Amino acid sequence: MTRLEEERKRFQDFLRERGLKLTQQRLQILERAVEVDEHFNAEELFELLRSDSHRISKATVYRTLALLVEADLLDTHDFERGHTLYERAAHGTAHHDHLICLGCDRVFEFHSEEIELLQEVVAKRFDFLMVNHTHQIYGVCGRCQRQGVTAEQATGRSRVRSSL
Amino acid sequence: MTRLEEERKRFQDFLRERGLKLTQQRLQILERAVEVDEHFNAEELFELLRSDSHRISKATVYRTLALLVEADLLDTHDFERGHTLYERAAHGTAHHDHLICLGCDRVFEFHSEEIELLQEVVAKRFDFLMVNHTHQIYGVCGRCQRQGVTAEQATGRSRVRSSL
DNA sequence: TTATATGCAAAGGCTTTGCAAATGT
DNA sequence: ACATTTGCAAAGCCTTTGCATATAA
Repeated sequence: MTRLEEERKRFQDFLRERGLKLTQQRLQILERAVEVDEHFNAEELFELLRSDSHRISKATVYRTLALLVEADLLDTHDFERGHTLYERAAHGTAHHDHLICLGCDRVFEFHSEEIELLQEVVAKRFDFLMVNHTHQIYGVCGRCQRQGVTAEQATGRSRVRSSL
Repeated sequence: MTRLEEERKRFQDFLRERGLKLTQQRLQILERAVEVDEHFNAEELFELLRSDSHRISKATVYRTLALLVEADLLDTHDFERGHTLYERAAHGTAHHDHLICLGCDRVFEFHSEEIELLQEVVAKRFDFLMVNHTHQIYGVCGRCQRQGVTAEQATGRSRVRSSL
């Protein structure tokens, strides 16, 4: 079974379980969302669907994205101010976090097993049952550094403001 | 010099440097913002100021919060969907990250020097110049666990959706 | 005096919602 | 047949902005 087939099945099962319907729109949205291989927002997905000449309303896109997140087929992030970003959920695949370049807005994925473990240690120290986490490192990528972007310039563009 | 005096001075210097004015409103907003010892949003600060019978418009609160962030007197976070949270900046104090309880919404601060160092390692691996970062661990606090809140229930309430 | 700030209300950007018509089961 | 969905436009929410008036320097 290909990954897409698995995702389609997962969505079907999810909908059936809840007595919801598998509509054309929902299927088209799932397939397009899962095909994008970077982060996207609702508006972008809506445009992609239109350019595929699918006539789906923005409201339906929003409603379906929420379902896909509930079905664990998409993850959400809030890197950019003002709107939610989505990405295909990584089933079985290792969890990853993000490095975000303040110069060019590119997003890179990283995974550090040591950090993952240390988070468990922190949770234990606080008597917390860890459910999930988000971890973003903001900075300047190599390319932008070479193009002369400095940390100071970048700091001004960071949407996060926290003393390090 | 008390902490508040330092903050007042920092704000004054910041404004002077930029040729901006130290108005009554700005001073009142600074003093109230810095006095709250948890995270707050613009609306909450606005209400606090009103209850102090200060007549300050919401627009001025937003405008001044932006200045306070620029002056490094406040940090911003985006734990909650839909609005920005502010907190007094930790000058000199160690940087901290957050544990957020999905049961009761309380926010706890943690600091892990090991994680801080590992982030540098990650940044280096990607040829990144790290500017800052955010790191939130979502879970169920001890108190909520004892009151029967399970990870599953909590997952449904998480505003972050990322496979671990 | 004069550039900057304030307050108000209106506008913005993203997302959600109410409702009649359409559709999956 | 019937409950669920869709599309549309309107409304919601947080935040920003334009403009006339007020105020700090």
